[in-house]
Amino acid sequence: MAGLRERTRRAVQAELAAVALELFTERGFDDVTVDDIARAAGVSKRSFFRYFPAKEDAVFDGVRLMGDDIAEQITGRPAGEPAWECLHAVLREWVARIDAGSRAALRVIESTPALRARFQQKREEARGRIAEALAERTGLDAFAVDLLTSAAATAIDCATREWLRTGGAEDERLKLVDTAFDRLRPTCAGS
Amino acid sequence: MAGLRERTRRAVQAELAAVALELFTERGFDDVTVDDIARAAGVSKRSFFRYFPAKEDAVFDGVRLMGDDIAEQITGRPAGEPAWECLHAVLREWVARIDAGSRAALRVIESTPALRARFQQKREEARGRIAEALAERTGLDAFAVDLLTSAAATAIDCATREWLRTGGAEDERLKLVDTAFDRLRPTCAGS
DNA sequence: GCCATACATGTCACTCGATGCCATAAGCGT
DNA sequence: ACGCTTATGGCATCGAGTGACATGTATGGC
Repeated sequence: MAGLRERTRRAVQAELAAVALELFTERGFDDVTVDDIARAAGVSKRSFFRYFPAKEDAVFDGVRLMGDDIAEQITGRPAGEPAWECLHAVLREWVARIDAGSRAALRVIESTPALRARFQQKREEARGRIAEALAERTGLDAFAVDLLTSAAATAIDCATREWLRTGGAEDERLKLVDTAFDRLRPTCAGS
Repeated sequence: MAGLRERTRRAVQAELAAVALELFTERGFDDVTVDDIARAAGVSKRSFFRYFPAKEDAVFDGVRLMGDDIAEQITGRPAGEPAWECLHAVLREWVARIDAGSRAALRVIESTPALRARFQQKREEARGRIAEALAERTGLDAFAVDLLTSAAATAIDCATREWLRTGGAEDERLKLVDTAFDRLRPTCAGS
């Protein structure tokens, strides 16, 4: 079972992330020091760094770990499904499930260049894992799954940006994702 | 004409960037302090930051400013050319012209996560400017040029990764770029 | 050539993120 | 209750980055 140790650790970590997110939302990422967060949560600055390797990671704690989650769903899709439809279906559902907690974190990330950069980087790692899962499922070569997963990521990005440009109505979002996936479908192999 | 002031400034900046690149290549980005660079170039740490806003920027100085350069070439393409072919032609040529100086800088960037993240970010800004130029030239809407330029960036990325995976022979590179552009061509609008 | 001005540089001091070390307190299994 | 692991706080330190101040040096007007 989950020992007390592990549970309290999780609780403190979540508390720190929550406090941090609140302060970041209020004053902006750069205008909040680690000391501020630690004091507000009732621990020392030193302890903060025992829960998060860096200040930035307190923000990413609130965002779903996309990689393994999605890779797992990929492997669970119906056998005959073409790769592009598979990615479309899984990612479409993933977009549909962005909870309110993640929303606040994403807003902070969006408004801080340094965080945006790191976020992209983490997403790129996730894409790598997804590409692996897709390769295993479909038997396509590395180049093909790279093209497919990269195109899928691009589709989500473009859809999101267009969504923001056009106001951001909730029911428009999935339609834009569908449109982007439709227009960006890679040709030839495994389509 | 270019005053003496401006010229010496440029010279010192280039010298700092060169010294920095050398040290980074030798010992890795993280194992070189700004003090090291400054001393090696014969200036104070404070002066280093008068030439570069951050340590990272000493690396990016060696890489061509892609944005405006490419955007300019976009606007100079033959009038009737479809958007995708236009991007393909301009970026193909850009890939072909990566000089040896940039090569060293790119290697340092590639081997340092923090630099990779910032590099992606700068490239995203460049993509924005290119998208603007493309919109002006073709009259396409923001969503369409976003899809096109993002897909083009994806094509370059995938081609580069495949190129690295398969050994990195110089004459293979452009062929992979062509293949990636071929497979990732967005459908419908302005193709 | 002389002088006032703008600009470049160096030094010092400081903030903040991040890490190592050590002493201490709290939990854990036996 | 006894050792053992683990969490914590405090302290010192490093490195990136910034602000303030003083000094030197090129520039432009006379």
